[in-house]
Amino acid sequence: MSPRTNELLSRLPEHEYEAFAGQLKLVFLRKGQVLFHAGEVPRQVWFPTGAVVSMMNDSPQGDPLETFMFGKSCMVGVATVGKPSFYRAQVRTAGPAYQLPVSALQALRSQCPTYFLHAVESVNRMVMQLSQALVCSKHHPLEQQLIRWLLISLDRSTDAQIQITHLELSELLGVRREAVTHSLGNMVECDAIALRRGVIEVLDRQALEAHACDCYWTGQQTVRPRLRASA
Amino acid sequence: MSPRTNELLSRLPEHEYEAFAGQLKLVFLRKGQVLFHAGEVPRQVWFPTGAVVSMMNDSPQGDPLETFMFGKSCMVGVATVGKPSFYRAQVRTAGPAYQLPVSALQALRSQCPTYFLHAVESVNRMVMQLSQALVCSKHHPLEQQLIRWLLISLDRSTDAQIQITHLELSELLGVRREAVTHSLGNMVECDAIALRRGVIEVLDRQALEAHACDCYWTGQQTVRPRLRASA
DNA sequence: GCGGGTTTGTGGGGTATCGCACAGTTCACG
DNA sequence: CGTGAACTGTGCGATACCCCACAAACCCGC
Repeated sequence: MSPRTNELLSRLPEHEYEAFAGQLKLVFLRKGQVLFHAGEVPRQVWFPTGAVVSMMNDSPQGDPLETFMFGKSCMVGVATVGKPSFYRAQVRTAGPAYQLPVSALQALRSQCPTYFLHAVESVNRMVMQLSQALVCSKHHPLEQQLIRWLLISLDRSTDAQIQITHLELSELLGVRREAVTHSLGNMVECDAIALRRGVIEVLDRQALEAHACDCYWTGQQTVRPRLRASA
Repeated sequence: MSPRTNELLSRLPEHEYEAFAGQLKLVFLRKGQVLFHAGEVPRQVWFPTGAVVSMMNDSPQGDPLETFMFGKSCMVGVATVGKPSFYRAQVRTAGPAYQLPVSALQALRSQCPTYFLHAVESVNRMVMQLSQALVCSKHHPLEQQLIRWLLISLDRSTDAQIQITHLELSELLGVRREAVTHSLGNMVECDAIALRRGVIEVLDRQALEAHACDCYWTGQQTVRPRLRASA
């Protein structure tokens, strides 16, 4: 899988891409692998092409929560170089990614203005998504939060099969496992998804989109498809 | 109040500050004033010195929520120039701020590397605080979320008197008004705060800090004071 | 000083959620 | 193919929360 499967890299002009290409190293990320812990200063950044990496925040009392998902449209790593990370980067879906030392990224700063422009934009999208997640978790029923998670998960990934158990998912979202089971059950009834042990398969993305709250579209690069007027 | 009351401006080397100073315009922000709506492309940025500005996200169904508070350590405005804002910037606490056209800010880019370095750091702190807010709202009781809000509010402001009604506060946090009344009542019993109509006065900041969850310190520039061992 | 409207404090009844428990199912591994 | 652990589906009582209502307190303007 070419580095250009990653959208940040794919949108670079040729000469900037060349500057990156030589130094990228292909690695395969395993499920559960921790790229860096909270408090550590990351030495590398990652451009996922197939892998999905969670941004995990834990309060010291435990209770980790997934606050963001990095995927093929993102770079996993640091905005501010040399500072300890406040989150743990943990692989959610195994897959390939391209690795680059932070020092190399710094060295590219002057030659690659387009890249750093896109990087700022992607941090901006991150802020959008985080704040909308707050709105969603406060005001919207679990079902819509789940749909939002599923859709984002699809966007980040390359596959309609999502490898996750209800328990894991409930912990990521900070809700009860039984509630997740129940909500997913509803979606199965609508033939929107199919369930197997440890796997959620999305069968009908459009059906999910139709039931999603607008929170999903905030922070997306596309806008919500117009629905046909209901009268 | 000098522009340097704003911490972003105060930490600039002299020659960079000079570049800003001439173009800053002092304005007084009134409570409730909307600096820009969601969807608008902001023309100005603001450096609050006394004012506090809320980042308000609303789902189209209504239900606005405060997802961030801008104050004397922040710049209110845009990370990505020319793009419509996804949030509404609304004045929470009236006070002075310095205004700068976005175009002027852009023009300063090349001369003021330190400034833009600090700007990236402050966006980073924003991401930290947003994600920790998610954790807090999922796992911690309302009382701690309130404490967190009060402490952040103090940090952003210059005054221990916070002008807000229980109803407003409940809407910002997305919780019930009665619950806010109740929790604040508890804090009064501990002599941590005093209540007047439409005003919350913080009497004992340390007492609040002692009861705060660690979420508050994530995204702060200081760390939690060590507590004396309890045995 | 005196309305009048807003804010605050408090109660109660209905309901959704939580926490737990357990049975059925599926998959991994031997 | 068999066994066991993990995962999924379901039920139930207890709890906490939500919504509504209302009274008391307060403050602003006149």
